Amino acid sequence: MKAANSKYCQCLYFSSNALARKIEKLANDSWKKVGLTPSHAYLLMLAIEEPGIQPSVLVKQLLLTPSTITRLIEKLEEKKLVVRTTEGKLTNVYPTPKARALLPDLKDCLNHFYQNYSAIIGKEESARLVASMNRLVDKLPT
Amino acid sequence: MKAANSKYCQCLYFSSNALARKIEKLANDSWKKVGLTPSHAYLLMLAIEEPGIQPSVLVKQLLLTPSTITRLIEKLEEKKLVVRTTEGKLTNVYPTPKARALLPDLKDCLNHFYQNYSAIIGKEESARLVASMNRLVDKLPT
DNA sequence: GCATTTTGTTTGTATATACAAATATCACTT
DNA sequence: AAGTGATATTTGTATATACAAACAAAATGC
Repeated sequence: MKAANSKYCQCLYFSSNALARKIEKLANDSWKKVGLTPSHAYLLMLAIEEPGIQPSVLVKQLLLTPSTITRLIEKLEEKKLVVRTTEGKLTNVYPTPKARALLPDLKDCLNHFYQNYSAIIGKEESARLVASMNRLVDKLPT
Repeated sequence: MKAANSKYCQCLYFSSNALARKIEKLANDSWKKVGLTPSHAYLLMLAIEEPGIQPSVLVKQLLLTPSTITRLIEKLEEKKLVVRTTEGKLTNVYPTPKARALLPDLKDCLNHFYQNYSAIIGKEESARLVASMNRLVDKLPT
């Protein structure tokens, strides 16, 4: 059924969740090549760009909760893509050489994903939509 | 951090998920009064409006997978808000009197949620955003 | 300098959702 | 009428995320 025909299509909860689920599926496909979920991949790319990045910074960048960030890092550690060091109450996350070697593939996935959804909905419309969604995210309480 | 400052703020995956998570939180608050999550509440309202509604119809209305619909119904059954009857391969979902008695409260929650986010982002902007999100949902593959 | 509060991170637990497979029923074709 | 494919639903399992609490370390106030 088209969202426009759903009983609750005018509800922001319904629309935003339906959209996020569909986009997530699309993104999962794009990142399947590197065997990561989009969230793991984004976190990893941040760690590669800024080695030693701290969970608290990742929380702010990815707009996820601290516990979720910890869980994401754990999984990347299992996959030998990052290592964690602790000094005092702070933790630093460093990419491994394996992760650095993966960077081109990660960028390919990002690009593939972008090309994919751009082809479906158009670059202008998606850019506009992303902009209004971000504006809304910023207005909503944390 | 503002979404606009995040490294991946221009990515549809990031924006749509961040938005959905924040909206979900807002919605959870609104529906806390009836002790249901928004998904359960929407399903229940559909069952009240159309007694005997089948899971396959709920799948199309809510844009969720069949297994998720089954799980949502199970929980509503535990809470004695719906009953399921099976004839052949079809299942019918009926609201209980308890659910019918709850309907005004459900509508209050829906309204509370709407007022809540409208106050934050404005009725026009939210309406526009919902419209473009729905358009996108319809364009994306199932 | 000690007590209290704040901050950063992790852990235990819960939940919503999905995928894949199982199951059961129905429809259709010959 | 029997077999085959399609459809509806459920079940087993996995996963991403969150909340609340625990914990450790740092900062602050007196």
